[in-house]
Amino acid sequence: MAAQRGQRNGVGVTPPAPTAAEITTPIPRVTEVPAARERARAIPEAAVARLAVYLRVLSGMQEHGSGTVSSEELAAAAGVNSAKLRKDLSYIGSYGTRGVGYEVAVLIEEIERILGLTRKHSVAVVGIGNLGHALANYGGFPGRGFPVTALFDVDPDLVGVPVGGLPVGHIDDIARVCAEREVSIGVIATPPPAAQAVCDRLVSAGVQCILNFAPVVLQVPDHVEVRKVDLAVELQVLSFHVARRADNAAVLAEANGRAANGRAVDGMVVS
Amino acid sequence: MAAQRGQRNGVGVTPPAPTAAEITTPIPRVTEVPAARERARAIPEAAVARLAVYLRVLSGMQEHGSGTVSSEELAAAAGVNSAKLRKDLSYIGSYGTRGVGYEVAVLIEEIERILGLTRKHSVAVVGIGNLGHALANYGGFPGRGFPVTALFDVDPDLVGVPVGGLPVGHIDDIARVCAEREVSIGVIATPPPAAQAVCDRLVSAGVQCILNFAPVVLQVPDHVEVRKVDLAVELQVLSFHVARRADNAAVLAEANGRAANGRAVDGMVVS
DNA sequence: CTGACTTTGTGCACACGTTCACAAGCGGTA
DNA sequence: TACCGCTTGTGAACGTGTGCACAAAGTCAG
Repeated sequence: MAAQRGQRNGVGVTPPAPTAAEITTPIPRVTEVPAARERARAIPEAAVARLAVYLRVLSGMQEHGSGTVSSEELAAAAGVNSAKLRKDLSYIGSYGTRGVGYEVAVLIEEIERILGLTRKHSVAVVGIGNLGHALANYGGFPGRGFPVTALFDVDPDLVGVPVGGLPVGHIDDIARVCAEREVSIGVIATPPPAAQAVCDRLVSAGVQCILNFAPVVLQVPDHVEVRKVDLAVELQVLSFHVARRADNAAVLAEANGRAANGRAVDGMVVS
Repeated sequence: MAAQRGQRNGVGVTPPAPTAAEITTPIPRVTEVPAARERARAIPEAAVARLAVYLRVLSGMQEHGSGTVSSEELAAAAGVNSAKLRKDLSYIGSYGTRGVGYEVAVLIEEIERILGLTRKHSVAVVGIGNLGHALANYGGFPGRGFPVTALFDVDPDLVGVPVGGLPVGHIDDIARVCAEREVSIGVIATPPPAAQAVCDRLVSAGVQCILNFAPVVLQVPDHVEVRKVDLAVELQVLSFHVARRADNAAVLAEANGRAANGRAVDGMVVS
């Protein structure tokens, strides 16, 4: 991350003495050449996702007029514990003031920089069914720096029809249109059977990041990043918790009913 | 998990000699009462999500006519490595045959049982905007045992209008309707400001599992399970990867250009 | 029945992520 | 200036999840 910082914030932001932190982190990996890559990768995926959450909470605070926050406050608002929050923030640098807290504006700027939100990322949505419609009309995307600049479908009846103010293009034009409009993120909202083919087209059109809503495991080359949102899986995980809860209730009830004294359940299982 | 199995598969399926596996797992936890709970919880969240994926792949294989799969095949189709797959399956029991593989039908049955899919889970969707419409019309839910049985919105113009064959109810009726229709999963697709209030209503209506699409951190009591799907976060994580890639390319290019011999980049950073 | 071959199930080591606890550092106050 | 209280930043312990590698256990051929 030191390398990143060195690359881009040449002016402004008062670079705050990058001293001890740098030395301690990736040195143990001795005699390894791609140390520069290590550094950029040094921020855990889970932390990245949380940074996005912090960013939204901070935006809300800024609109509300807060100038500074403590890790405790911010953590509460984001639904995590404060130690984790501080560690997450430490991955991107030391922008807090001890005894005071963090300046909201500074944090927002830094998180946006790390997440690459200083530049806009054009989004293409492929598959204009129910979900595709919803995505095309969703205000949260352009509002956060992700303008939807292209829509595609196979259905000839849909091609040319404007959805969310943007005419639907035909799937065969993916390569050309994506190149023209510099699409950097492709969203797949097609039926499952079409997903892999669409994915291949996006990849060969140069799109390197894909958000996949189709319940399919996509095969992509190494340099392409895929994130999957699977509604059925989410529901099934919830279903598991319902079942677990029911089972626990049953087991506990049985245990209580059977013998009120000590570890009866344990004994039962072992025998 | 032994307790679970004991509870419900009394008939059929030829219970395959639960011997050594049982003994090795939770014994180290000495003299602890809630061992029964431990067992049900013993299956990691990450594994549960993957089980849902395996289930879908298996369903596809069954339709395709496959009778058995090896861990290698199934793992490839699900996009994980075979060791992880076997470990995941071992959490639910030993249903494979060494030297042969797993019987597709058996695995499907067992995974469905563990995920609690033997019983239907009614779903209520709150917030019939773009996304709510899409969810109400989404065929993947009822097809997988999650019938959408109630829709709600605040907008009086929407109340009574049928969406996806189901009339929209008013938010004030959540408690009554959810109880009537035995809703076990609530889906929140409202604008952010309304989400917490809707959540509170669902909880007080007895709903214990919530799938939240609103970009808000919900506050719920301990016994309620929340899963969050946040499209903005997904995009921002992708954006981070775009930025990281760009940075790496820049750093590596610089490193190569500056000095072809050894760790020039490291030196630069430390000094 | 034996032996060769295949694939599962899992002990073990490792890596990653989370949490704790505390020194370091800053602002305010006397 | 010296002290005090507060909050950050982070080493270190811990727990969880992942991947390897192999023994156990089955099938099949001869």
